[in-house]
Amino acid sequence: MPRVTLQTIADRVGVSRMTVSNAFSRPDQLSPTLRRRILDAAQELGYAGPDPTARALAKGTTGTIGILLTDSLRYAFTDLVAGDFLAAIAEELAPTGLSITLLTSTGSGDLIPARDVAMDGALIYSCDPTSPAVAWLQRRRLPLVFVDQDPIAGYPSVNVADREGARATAQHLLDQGHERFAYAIAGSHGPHGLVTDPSALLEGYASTQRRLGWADVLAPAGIHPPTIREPFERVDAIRADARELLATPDRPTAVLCFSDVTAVGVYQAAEDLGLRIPDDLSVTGFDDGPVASQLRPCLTTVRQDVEAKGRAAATALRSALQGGQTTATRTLLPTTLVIRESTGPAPGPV
Amino acid sequence: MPRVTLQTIADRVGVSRMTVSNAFSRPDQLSPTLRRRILDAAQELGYAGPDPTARALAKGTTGTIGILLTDSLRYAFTDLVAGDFLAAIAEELAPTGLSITLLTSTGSGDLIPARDVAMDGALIYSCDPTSPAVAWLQRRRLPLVFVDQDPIAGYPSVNVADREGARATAQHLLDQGHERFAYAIAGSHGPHGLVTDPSALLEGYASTQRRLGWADVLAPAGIHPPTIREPFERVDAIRADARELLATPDRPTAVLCFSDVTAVGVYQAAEDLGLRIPDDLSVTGFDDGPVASQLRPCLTTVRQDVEAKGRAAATALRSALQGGQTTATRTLLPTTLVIRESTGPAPGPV
DNA sequence: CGGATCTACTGTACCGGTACAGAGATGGTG
DNA sequence: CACCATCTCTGTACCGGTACAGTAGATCCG
Repeated sequence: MPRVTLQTIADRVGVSRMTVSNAFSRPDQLSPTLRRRILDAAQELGYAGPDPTARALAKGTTGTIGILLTDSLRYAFTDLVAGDFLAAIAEELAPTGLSITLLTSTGSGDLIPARDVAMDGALIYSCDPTSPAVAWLQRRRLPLVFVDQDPIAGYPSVNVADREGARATAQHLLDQGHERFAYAIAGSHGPHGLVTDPSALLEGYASTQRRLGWADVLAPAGIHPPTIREPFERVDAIRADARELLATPDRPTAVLCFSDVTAVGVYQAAEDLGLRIPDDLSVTGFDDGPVASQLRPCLTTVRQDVEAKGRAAATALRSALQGGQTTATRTLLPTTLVIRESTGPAPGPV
Repeated sequence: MPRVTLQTIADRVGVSRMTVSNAFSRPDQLSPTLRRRILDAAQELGYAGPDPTARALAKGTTGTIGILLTDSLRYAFTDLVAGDFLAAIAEELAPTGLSITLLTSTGSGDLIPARDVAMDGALIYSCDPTSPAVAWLQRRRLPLVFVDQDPIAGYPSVNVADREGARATAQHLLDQGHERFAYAIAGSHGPHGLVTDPSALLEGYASTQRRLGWADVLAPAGIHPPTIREPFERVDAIRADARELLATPDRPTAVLCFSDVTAVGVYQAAEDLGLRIPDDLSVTGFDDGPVASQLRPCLTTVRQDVEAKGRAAATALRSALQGGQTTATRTLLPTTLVIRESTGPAPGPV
């Protein structure tokens, strides 16, 4: 059975193909009665409407935008902070009817999503800016918005004040008299475990900014904390590293964590060692996601408004799609320190 | 500046358009040296490779599959069980290079994703089978796989043994001497709060199956528990409902919950009322997601292998895409009761 | 040395729509 | 009644690729 196309219907009804097209796409271009007849014939023939691909080619728009995510999509679906961000985008985009296609940086095989998937534009979320996927998207001259990345000239970007937020946590702990610190960072590429040479770290934007923020405050005080570092999802690895670090005699009294989830690993290590938070150990997180208030004691952390970030990103992309030749705007969302129960004065000498 | 197409490059190099196409898509069809010249010219002209839309039209495949989700995408990104399922799909699909487009059932405006987005096939996950979106996908004669839904003739499906799992929980509690039960269900459509007439419930597949499973065991014992019911994300509403229900003198001693997350609300209500789990109250969940083992006491629940479900769904769709006209297979994954600490013997009369 | 096979490239006909200019018919107007 | 505007509908030329059947020349082979 040959496929049903506009022509099939046109022949059946005895009109031109163009008129059938109009019946579906521009109802005001033909009389209601004829349109009715055409639609009925289409119904009868089992026509599902103009083929999206053909339409996309002819019109030049697909009705789809891409979201380029770091490595695995697992992160997008599993991390609650990323999830909230993506959910906000989806909700902001819903009224426009645009759909979302998830793109991975790593094109396995000869299919490279960033190069081979049809889309009208893309959001690039916390990716390695030198990745081939990003290059492909740029090459295609698609409207792009960069989120949680170093802004790139000519493209709109959305960021949060990571560095400022990180400074606030460090300052808060310094004010409480802490002198022995540690950093706990999540990051996929580069060395893992206890890292002594910070220059060896190959980090994403957020990691870098937050670490810089901590250092802004601590370095002037002559403090250069050791760093533990594991992949995002490896809370257990953070736990093990932290346990090792906290078992030393001159252990840190304050651990600055890259995220709330990272802090979970440190909490566990503290529990393993019988250290009380915040009496023996102060811990800070970042993001103020759901876990921050679920942890006991509640986590002192830096709040960023992920929903707002998502909405801003979606809005920026939408206006870029409309050819809004307004100069690429750079959005910077504020962060605020949320002091809860996981931080306190440095423990006095025993 | 006119757009760079195959023709642009063909003119530049002095070959036919077809040869340029071959240079990109069928390298074995031309001499390496000419191919090199063509690729160089393309590079120089800033050509990003064959236009995905045009290619899709000509080849008849898009390299994208859709996933149709209930209402909001928020659920997909926020619920950990759904997230694990989707992540497994993504990982199973990654080697094939297929990308994932997220589709909402509710087409707002005149753009209906299920009708207007180009794709090679779709996964339908826990949707209302009568929704227009499902009808559109069928109309388009796309390869489809139904997951967590009533199987539809002619289409492959993947399900878990919801009903059997639910039976196991009810039986487990019955064996422990419980006589006063309650159900706690999550569901978006239909009545909320305390529901007395179970026939009034407009439920999804999973809700229905699980409730039927409970009833399979309890009804023969003459037990017809009251039901509380709130939307998926409204843990707070479950908490409020449960508190009300558990405050009555002849309160239930066992609450059967639709999911682990629903159980969280019941845990909170118990804490609010000073009821101890499992001494005063037994609670069961469903899914055995991350929260089940995070809750204190650890939750007795029904384990389903969401990862396996995701892999099975992806595999089924992939084989459907390859025109595998093998009769539509119906996959049923097992569930197992995981007894932890949230269930115990019925409290004796005080 | 004639014919078969291969390699490297080309020409044409699609894929299934939409844009846009125009052609009749219709109707209102001065 | 001539004239112009409006309403419907049509024809053609794309959109940017790919499939497939050639063709011309080089190579092989007995």
